[in-house]
Amino acid sequence: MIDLRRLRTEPEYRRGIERKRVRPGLIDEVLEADDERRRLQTEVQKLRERQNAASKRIGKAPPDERPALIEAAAALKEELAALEPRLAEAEARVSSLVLQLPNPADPRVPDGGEEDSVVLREVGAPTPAPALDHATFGAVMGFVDTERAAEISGSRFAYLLREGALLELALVQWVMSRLVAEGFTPAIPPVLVRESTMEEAGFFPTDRNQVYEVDGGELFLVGTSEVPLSGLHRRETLDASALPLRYGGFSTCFRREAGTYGKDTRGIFRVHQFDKVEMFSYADPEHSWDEMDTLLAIEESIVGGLGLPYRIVDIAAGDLGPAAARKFDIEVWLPSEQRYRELTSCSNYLDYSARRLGTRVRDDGDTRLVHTLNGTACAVGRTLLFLFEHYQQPDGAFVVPDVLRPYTGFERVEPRG
RNA sequence: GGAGGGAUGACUGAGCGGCCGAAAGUGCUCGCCUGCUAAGCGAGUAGGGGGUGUUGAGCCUCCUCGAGGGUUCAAAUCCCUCUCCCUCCGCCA
Repeated sequence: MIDLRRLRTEPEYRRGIERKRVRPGLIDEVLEADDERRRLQTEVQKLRERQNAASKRIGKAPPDERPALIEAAAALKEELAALEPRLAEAEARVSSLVLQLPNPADPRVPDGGEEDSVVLREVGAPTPAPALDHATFGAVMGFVDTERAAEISGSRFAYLLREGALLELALVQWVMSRLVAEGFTPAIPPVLVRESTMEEAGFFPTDRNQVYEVDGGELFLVGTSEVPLSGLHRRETLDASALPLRYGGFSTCFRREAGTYGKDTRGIFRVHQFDKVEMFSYADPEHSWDEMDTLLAIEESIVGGLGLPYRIVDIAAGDLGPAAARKFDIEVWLPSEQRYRELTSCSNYLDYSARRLGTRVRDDGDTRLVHTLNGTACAVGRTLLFLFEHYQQPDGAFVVPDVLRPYTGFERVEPRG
């Protein structure tokens, strides 16, 4: 949720929202509704002030004077009762409108949409296409079975089998141990959450159609462990000395992928269910941009540690999503497609999420909203598929990346099929 | 699933419908005292919104005692719903 006060007073703040391509007029609607709300609020508060004073007087008055005072106070009560519903209405209007406003883009963020994102740097060089693309290779080697998964669950599901399953576990182990070494608290959160949790995490109402509903709408399957991790300190005031507070969450992620018919239908590039290790940081507002650099550096060291060629993209304002003030994606070279595809993503939400969650920092008696950040440490399935192409040998074998060998127990899988 | 008990400030823990945003203690901050430390003495110490002012001094006010409704001139205190926690019974990993 945005800061209404800043929206009223800072042109730069408003500009950042406009750059996200919100519906023209929405900002003015919000401001008008907010004016109305504050006007009514002042009125109601003045009435309450009089009523509070009247009630106090009754308490102190001798019994014989009370009936007259009570009658007068009752009149005030009626006046209030007439006005309060109007205030409630105005408040409801403001909050439903304000939830539609995205977090302003940071001034450094490039203007425009998807095509306008800026490549910050490239590491490693593009490679030629392998004999088999990731989907074919995974199937031939028996690492992935999407056909049988389709029979029992539908399209966009997969079995990971044999070394494919072991590679997944190895990746998780390796990445988690990296995070622990960096001071992250390892976390395996619930993947079913309440509606209110989805709202506070900022995924509802915007992304509701991407989420699976369970138990008659009581619970929802998370699309990322960011959701339960962001709720971990709701309504809490953290001590500034404890920041940054970093969590490395491992969970299965569930996504409906509505509106992606026909896109990325091969293999496990885009599936309804996958496992992911996610980094989530609570940072001091003063240092959250440094924290973002830290998260990005960790992501790079993981992708780089696997020997994958990649580039870093500074996502343009129109493509940031509602919550991020700035976002860097790491795109990895996918040889079979001869182009870079997104593997990880790292965002600074500033106080946008914390405002709704009520998570604050206390620093010398001063309390402020924390900043929250998240970054993908490892989207396991998608990482595997990049490995299938980059570690496929000319003879059709698969070689395990060095860093994973301590966790797999094997170094090479001979050709099959 | 059945039966009870509970939720109060950073923490522990009082609280008769009005004198309670809230006793007391702990912790923390400042000051005094004191070779050092500890102890002692004094003072201060919740959050959020709005207005005004300044620009991060202040002043006024509203809201908040798990959440949301209700009763009342007045609710931490009474009633209802929900959430969570604890104990017991049953059931099941």
